[in-house]
Amino acid sequence: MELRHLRYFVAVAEELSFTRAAERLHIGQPPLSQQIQALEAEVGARLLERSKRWVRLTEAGKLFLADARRVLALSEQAVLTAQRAERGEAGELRIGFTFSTPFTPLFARVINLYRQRFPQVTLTLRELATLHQIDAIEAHELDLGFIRPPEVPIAEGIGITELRHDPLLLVLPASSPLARKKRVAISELQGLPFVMYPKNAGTGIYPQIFRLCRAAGFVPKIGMEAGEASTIIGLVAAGCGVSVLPDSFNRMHMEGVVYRPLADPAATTELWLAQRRTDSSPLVAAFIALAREAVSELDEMDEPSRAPKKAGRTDRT
Amino acid sequence: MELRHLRYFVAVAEELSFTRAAERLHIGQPPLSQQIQALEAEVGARLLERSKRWVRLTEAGKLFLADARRVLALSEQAVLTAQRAERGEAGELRIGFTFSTPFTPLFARVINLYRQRFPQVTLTLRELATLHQIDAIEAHELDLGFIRPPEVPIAEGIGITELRHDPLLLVLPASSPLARKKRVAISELQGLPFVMYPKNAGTGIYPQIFRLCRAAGFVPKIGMEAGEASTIIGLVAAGCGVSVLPDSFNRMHMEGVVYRPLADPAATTELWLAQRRTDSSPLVAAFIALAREAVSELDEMDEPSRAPKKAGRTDRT
DNA sequence: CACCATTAATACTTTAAAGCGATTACTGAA
DNA sequence: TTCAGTAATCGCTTTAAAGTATTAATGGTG
Repeated sequence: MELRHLRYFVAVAEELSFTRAAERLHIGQPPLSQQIQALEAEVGARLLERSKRWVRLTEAGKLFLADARRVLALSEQAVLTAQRAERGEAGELRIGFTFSTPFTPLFARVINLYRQRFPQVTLTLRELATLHQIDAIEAHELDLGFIRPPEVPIAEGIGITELRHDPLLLVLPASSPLARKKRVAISELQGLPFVMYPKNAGTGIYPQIFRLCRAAGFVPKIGMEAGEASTIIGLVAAGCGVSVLPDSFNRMHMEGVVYRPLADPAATTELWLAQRRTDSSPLVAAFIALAREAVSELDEMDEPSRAPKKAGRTDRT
Repeated sequence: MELRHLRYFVAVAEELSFTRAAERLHIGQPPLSQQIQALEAEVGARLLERSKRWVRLTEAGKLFLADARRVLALSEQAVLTAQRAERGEAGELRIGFTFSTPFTPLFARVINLYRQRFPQVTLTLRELATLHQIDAIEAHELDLGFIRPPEVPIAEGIGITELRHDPLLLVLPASSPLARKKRVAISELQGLPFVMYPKNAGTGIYPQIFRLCRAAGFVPKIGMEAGEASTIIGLVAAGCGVSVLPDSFNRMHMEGVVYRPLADPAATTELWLAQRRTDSSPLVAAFIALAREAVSELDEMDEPSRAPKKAGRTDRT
């Protein structure tokens, strides 16, 4: 049985005439008769009752007509859906992000924009550390990843789009003498206890702080560890020490805590968007385009005068 | 486009190899390649990504695969329906039910009554979780479904008939100190391990237990998961924890297990009958009428004095 | 009542396209 | 570098769908 049979049958059932149906289908009447006969033989049921003068649907034919119409409609729908997907308007995108990403306004903006513009695309979000994301993207378990620059060189098959370039913020108790300064040099932190993510959490910020401190000539003293940003900030408020977080966390206000920029120009963190280099999916392309759009949009809004620290959308592909 | 194209595409998508798919289809590999190319040209979308080494589905291909399967299934269904009509059978009702339904006396009663009264109607029964049933009904893969209230709002096109309103039962090891009480409050379950259906099984009872516990001020501790009621009861008997099941399971006796009602008045579960709202089939209408009949019949039998907990056959259509 | 117009089915021919076998081109692994 | 495995391409054969001509039956009309 082929769709052709169903199309022919529906035509005959609607016209209740082989001749008129054949005209509508732009074929001759004899082949139509034959095809309908073949259909009935294959279905194993008489669908049409014919005399030399008229054609009528049998009970089986009525039921089959309804089903045939549904099959045809569904098959057309399937084509349309596939075309939408081809244009990047439908499908699924699996996107990874690091723990710190949800706090960047950019992230929320991009996700929302994308949801709005491509409502037929299912977005699946998964929190994963940078290195795990890269593995998952290569294994086709993720399509895109919001990541931070890893310590190790990135795999060959992964393409990167730099999105933002944010300063690192020092998180201080308001009572600290350093809170009176506008910006703080890293060397001034010598001896202070640090509140950090656990070492094995896989976050890029832990080794980065170590590097910065070492460059300033000392080893940071780890005072406490916490697995969540809000906990870290709370511990700082409680006077347990200082911490360093990406700029995006400055929206998390808390009594007794102040944020100060670090003087060191190397004290920045980048937000990258990773993808398979060979991935030709229009969904992915559209997402990246949108992310860039959102970057420049937020850059302009942010502070057009003060020359915002942005990554300039450089591609490393 | 013909069904042949869909059959071929599904084969390739399942085998992810033209060669193997061709073998399965009993045709040569070259014509298969050609047909797939023709299909892609007609659909206007690339469905398969091929290298010389492997074949992979594109995003469009994934969506098209799902639709193609549905088209093929529906076309086969159409043939069966027509054949049944040809044999003079009045039709077919495809009815879904949740794992817990067969234990309700109501269910057995309705099915038997219907079989008796409409012997020419073929009843096809399928066990499916509530949410899957709703999808299947919308996709015309089921006509009716015995379901439990889902967490999420129910789809627009689905009509509901409330049948029963049963208490939830606590399943306890007979050795438990709680087994000495006549009824148990949910708060007394704090700290006990729960034996539950897997979270993603789609059953409504999982989130309901969570809600009840949260209302009682604690988070349930999941001790073990099992996909079958008998297994769950077995695990309870083995002392692995407690569980909560619909009242209807009290017929399943097992050594070392006792059932106790829960004190919380919110600890009830409803049995609903779902249908397509647009479904005008007289078979469906007759079934629903019969179900209501059976409800009031059982209500009277049950305990006319003690005011049985029933749903009063309210319609939410 | 005979004749005609209309309709679906049949017989046969033509044509389109599905399928086949042989081969090529490319890829990744040994 | 070679080899095995894979999808695409080419030329040809076979299948079956569509076309043409005709027939058989039916109901209406003069």
